[in-house]
Amino acid sequence: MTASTILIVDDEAAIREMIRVGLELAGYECLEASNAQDAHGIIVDQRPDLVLLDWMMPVTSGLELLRRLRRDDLTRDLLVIMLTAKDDEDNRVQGLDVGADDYITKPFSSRELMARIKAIMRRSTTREQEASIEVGGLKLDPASHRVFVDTQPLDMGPTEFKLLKFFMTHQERAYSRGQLLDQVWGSNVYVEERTVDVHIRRLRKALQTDQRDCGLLIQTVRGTGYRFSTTGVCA
Amino acid sequence: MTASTILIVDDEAAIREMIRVGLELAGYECLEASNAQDAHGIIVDQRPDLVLLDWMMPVTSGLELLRRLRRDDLTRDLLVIMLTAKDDEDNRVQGLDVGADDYITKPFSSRELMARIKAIMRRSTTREQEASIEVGGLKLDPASHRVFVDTQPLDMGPTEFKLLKFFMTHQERAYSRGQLLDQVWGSNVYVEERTVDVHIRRLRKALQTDQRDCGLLIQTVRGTGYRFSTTGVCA
DNA sequence: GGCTTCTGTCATAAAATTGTCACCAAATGT
DNA sequence: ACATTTGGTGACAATTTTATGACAGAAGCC
Repeated sequence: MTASTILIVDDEAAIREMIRVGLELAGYECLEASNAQDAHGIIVDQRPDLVLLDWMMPVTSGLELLRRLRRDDLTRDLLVIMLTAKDDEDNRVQGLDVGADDYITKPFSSRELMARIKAIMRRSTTREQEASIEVGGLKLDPASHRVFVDTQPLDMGPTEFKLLKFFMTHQERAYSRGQLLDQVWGSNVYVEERTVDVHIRRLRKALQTDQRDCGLLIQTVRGTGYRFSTTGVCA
Repeated sequence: MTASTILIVDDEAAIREMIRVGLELAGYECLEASNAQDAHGIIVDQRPDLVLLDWMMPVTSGLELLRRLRRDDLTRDLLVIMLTAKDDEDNRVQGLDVGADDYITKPFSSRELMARIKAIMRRSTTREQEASIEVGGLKLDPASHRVFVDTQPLDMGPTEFKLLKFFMTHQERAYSRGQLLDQVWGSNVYVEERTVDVHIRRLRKALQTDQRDCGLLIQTVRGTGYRFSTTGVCA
């Protein structure tokens, strides 16, 4: 479980607990703003993935901060987990009403915390759904994670799928092997550039059917890299 | 307030109270069954709109009866209000967990009882019946809680049923193990993601008959998760 | 309380994917 | 034409991912 930034609002103990548990925090902050407006400002600056919001804040009301977060476009999509000191049903309901994604009752077990965070972050990835891309006789559907050539499903490995998806969303443009590694493999892996060649080959092969050869859509740009283009429609 | 039938379980005083209050009972019954099974049978016969379930029953446990009611398709949708003698938090939580619609602490005022009943019955109008889903030779009927392959009933565990139901209502789309855990198990449980694999296996096996193998409808999406798709019709 | 079924987790087997190489083919340059 | 560079291909061993059988504890059932 990794979260690029987690912002802890007014709860040092929670921070310690999370670190102990092994949650990988790229950064965190313990808010000590004197009012909801300041707190909101800090959150906007930090751009965390997740906010643990203590209901019982010393100065300002957690409820007001939550409302403010939900009102602002910049912070509207933030995942907010509310911490309630006791099993206070009223606060809980009120909080969920205003738009908290979840709540945890203190004291909470680290297992529970982790489970909730995981669940919340999983859920967030489900929110958006990508449209399927279609070009020539080729159709790529991100939802079902499949590729068709004229309604016939194709078979390919995960890397080939990602590669094709990248190409289809970046048509008519040449990419070097290095760029492809960055975009498809990720910028922090080290693999030989020639590896790209092999996967291009595999993708091309996967794009062949008895009727058509859509592998032709992937053109090699000698001395540079590869390009996905429709100017050579799959034969 | 009218209820065609109200069934009182093991609480004469409550009946008297309700009648005194003016609740229009089209009929009522005071259960004196010696065990949960008999009680369940009587309830099935009576088809009441509402069950007032006393937690402290002399012979059988109210909890078990409640569970039984929720498990049986015939009684699953019944409105159940739990009566707890004292403000017993544990029982209350346990009861709501198993699926009571509400609870009332004894002694209760007639006003409160009426209010709860009203609220509950309002809520109930929202409940709708689910239609059975059919795809390929597979038919899933939520009402009877059963699955057929060409009229032949299949046998599977509760989790497998829920999993299949989710898949059949979300076809042609890949889901990660985490998403499945959220959707089928619930977002607040923490189990290993590998557990999904095992249940997928069990479901696939359950979907096999001598004639067909509908387990093929569940496809694995390597590196991602699973997908329910008809493009590979059960052989 | 005894008995059966269901569940989650492991350990292990099986299968698919991946990154590299070595080697061949095509293109480029002189 | 020859030498050199760049891309295409098949093979392969390591690694990762999934499938499967076994099992103990939990939950349900009579």
